[in-house]
Amino acid sequence: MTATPEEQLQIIKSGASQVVPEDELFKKLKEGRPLRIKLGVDPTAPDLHLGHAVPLRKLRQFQDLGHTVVLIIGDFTAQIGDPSGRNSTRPPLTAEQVNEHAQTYINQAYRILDPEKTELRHNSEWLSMMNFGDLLKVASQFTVARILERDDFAKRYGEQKPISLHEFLYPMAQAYDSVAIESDVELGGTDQLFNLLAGRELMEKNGMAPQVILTLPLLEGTDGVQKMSKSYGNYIGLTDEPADMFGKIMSIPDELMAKYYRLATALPVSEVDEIEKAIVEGTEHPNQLKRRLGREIVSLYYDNEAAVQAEEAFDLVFKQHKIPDDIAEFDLGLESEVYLPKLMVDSLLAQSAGEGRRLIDGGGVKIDGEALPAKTYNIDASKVIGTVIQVGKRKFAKINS
RNA sequence: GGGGGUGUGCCCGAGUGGCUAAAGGGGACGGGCUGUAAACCCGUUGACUACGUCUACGAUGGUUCGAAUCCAUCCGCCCCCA
Repeated sequence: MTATPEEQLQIIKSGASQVVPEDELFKKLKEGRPLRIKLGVDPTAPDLHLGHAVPLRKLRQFQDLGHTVVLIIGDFTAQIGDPSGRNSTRPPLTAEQVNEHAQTYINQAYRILDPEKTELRHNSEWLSMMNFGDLLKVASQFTVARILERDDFAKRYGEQKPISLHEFLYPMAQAYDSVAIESDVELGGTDQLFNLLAGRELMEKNGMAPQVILTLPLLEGTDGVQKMSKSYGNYIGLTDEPADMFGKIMSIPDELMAKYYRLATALPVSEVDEIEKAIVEGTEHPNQLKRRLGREIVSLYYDNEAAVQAEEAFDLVFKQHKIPDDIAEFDLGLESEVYLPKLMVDSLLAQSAGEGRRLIDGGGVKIDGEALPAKTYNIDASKVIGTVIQVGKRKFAKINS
């Protein structure tokens, strides 16, 4: 692909939060050589979601423009536990966990990246070779005041929350990665700005051309408030079933649609611009746009057919209020009378019998589509065998004898 | 090393001997409305087949008829001084 530096810059900037400094990036693009684009990832979570996919998509754009991606698995730094964007210390991982996670990460990342154009590195390659003297030498190039400027450190410090010394050193480790691989550009979430800048500074201090920094917005999860994260339970996993994926996308707040289009789909920048315009001007029904968004994303990780089926399944359950085809089944056994709350726990519809009772009393439990009156806890086995118990709008279990 | 604080349910946060499974808020869940969006209204929110029993207020031990509340020791965290 031969795009002009101007065209490249436009694509690269799409969806980016900041490019620091932009003219430097433009200069690098004009050199006409493949740039080295760095992304460092901590293999902490074994399952990737759309939030993780944001920088990966951007990397993919770089690849399509002919640049080289250097993906750094932070196998060494994962054992520090970076607190970025969190208000508490992250538990460090063992070496085995790290390796396991890294492999899963790579497999999933390659669903987005082109492996041919990806240079895969582990930061233990250089970080584990450093001795204490080396460490001090690098550390001497930063000041405490400078590190303390980092937003979350400043916040934690202000709130009298603990900051461990090793966390303090984290930005330095990440910065050193940039020196080691001689990156031209480093990507990261906006919460990474500080660490990315540290890399810039360290490169400069070591007589290298400093990397350009490109930050990407954090993608909020399905709740529309918190950034997407497994621990907040608001994530859309790359390996989620098509129907699930579609359903979760439908549940995001409208305000997030444009952002999702830009950051989570592979649509050309010009098309995203048009969609964004349609959203702002209200020329299309939000529901239609959200459906399309769902289809786009599902077909990205599966295929078109899966996307269409996912949408159909969605309509079946939520528009026509029918019961979906493939639902979990549960074998009742040889009971004659059934204590429903317990059955709900066993079939994973409720977390405790108490919750089951509450759900029944609150009118949230249906058998074959019919809501149960409050206090119906004990019920004849014949009345549930072969039926589908539904809790709320989206939890189902088929009961077999 | 010295001094002073603080630790409550998913989170924040009241509560300083019985009326406390623990106010209030947030979040979450369920119902209504709807486009499984938002906003809004209602309800629920420790476990247990349950007008009762058990577990729970950093940990352990103690005082008391009775403790989240009092005492002792320990642990975590924070601040000030050195």
